[in-house]
Amino acid sequence: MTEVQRGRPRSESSRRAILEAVRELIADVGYDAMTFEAIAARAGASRQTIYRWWKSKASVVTEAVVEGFVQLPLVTIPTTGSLRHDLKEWIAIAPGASGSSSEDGARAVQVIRGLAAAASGDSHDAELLYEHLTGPAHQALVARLEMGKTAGELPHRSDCIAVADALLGTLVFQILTPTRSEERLFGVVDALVPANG
Amino acid sequence: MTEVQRGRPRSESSRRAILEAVRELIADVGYDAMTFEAIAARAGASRQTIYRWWKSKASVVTEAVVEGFVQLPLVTIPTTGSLRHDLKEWIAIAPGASGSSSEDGARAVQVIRGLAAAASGDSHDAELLYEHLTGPAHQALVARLEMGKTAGELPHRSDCIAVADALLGTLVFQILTPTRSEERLFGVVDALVPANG
DNA sequence: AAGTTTCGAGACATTATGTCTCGTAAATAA
DNA sequence: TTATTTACGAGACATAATGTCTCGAAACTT
Repeated sequence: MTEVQRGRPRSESSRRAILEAVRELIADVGYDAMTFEAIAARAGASRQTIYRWWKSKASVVTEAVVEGFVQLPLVTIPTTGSLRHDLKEWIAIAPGASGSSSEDGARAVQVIRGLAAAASGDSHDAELLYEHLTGPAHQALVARLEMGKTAGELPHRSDCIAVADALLGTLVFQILTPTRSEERLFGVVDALVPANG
Repeated sequence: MTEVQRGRPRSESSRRAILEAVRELIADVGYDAMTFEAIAARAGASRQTIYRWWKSKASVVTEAVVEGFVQLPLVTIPTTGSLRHDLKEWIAIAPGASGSSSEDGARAVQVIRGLAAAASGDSHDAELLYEHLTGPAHQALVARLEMGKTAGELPHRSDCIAVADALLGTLVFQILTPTRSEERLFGVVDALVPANG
């Protein structure tokens, strides 16, 4: 199956340096301004080396995400209070929220928008991107919702996956949108999680 | 206030031709491939004429949207059956749904992704874009939800705006995402609209 | 030692951007 | 009418990024 490699092997340090450069640049200058030249320059690599292993900017970004160089701070959901309260805490912590540091928040928002831009091109990359980025957050949400269901805060017939879809979808949409409003997101939580239980 | 114009007035036909070209190109080739040169060529105008009146590609696209040259087919919501049923019909008709023509659907999806890309740049353009694109759809949703509330299909304490936020946000997120699944969107409807009423 | 493949560096043609000039067209002002 | 002012299409121009190519050196296999 796997042919024995002949000749000089691929440089792992160069590969790592390129993915590191992507991680830094997508936060510093954004996706559009992150050119192949800029990546190569920051990584101390040659442009040709990038072209040799990746076919597009989106594919480099995708690998940086899949390899864990780029991550989103969405996976941590509190379990300290009621389901409603914890979900609202989660929203307040989310990138772009007025509560979080405007510095980090703005960078995270730029990353998310950049990843959305990368995903809008190739559909294969898009699948991997969303799987590795929103996947963990989605799983964490489902887990927290199941906890709430066990505690009787959610009807036992509720579809936790659907509720997680709605929460995550609305949140990301509002991050991509300039109309980000915590209050309206709180309203979505209230609409999805009954007051009585 | 308004000074009397001296010299040759701005050509309205040229302006319209440019916005028409944007409408065609954003569906034909997408946002990225829609260059200033391509717009000028299709509009039969000079590149300089575009640069004279718009400062960026996003601003041309924004004006095309604001002036109604580019529209989304999301505003029509059936009122023929139950609230749940009608909302699912609406989702099935939405762009990118497997039910709609794959030809038109793919074009509409490309338009939406292009507009998201345009909005990711300037925040002022983004505000106008989302206001004119999702605004009407949002209003139509709220209206349909209010109808359902009157009919007792929605608790009278429900926040129709929040429910509309969740529905539209989830839908657009799934359009931007390769994981578009009607079934999961139907689950979101079920989670937001109680079975009993 | 010979052969193979990658490396960084950079040349090269192509394409899009944004600014500029040119001659012409269409309006107002004298 | 004539001069002035502004917009127009066309295209030149410098800049920047893309993607392909070549080069000599490095690293590994046989």
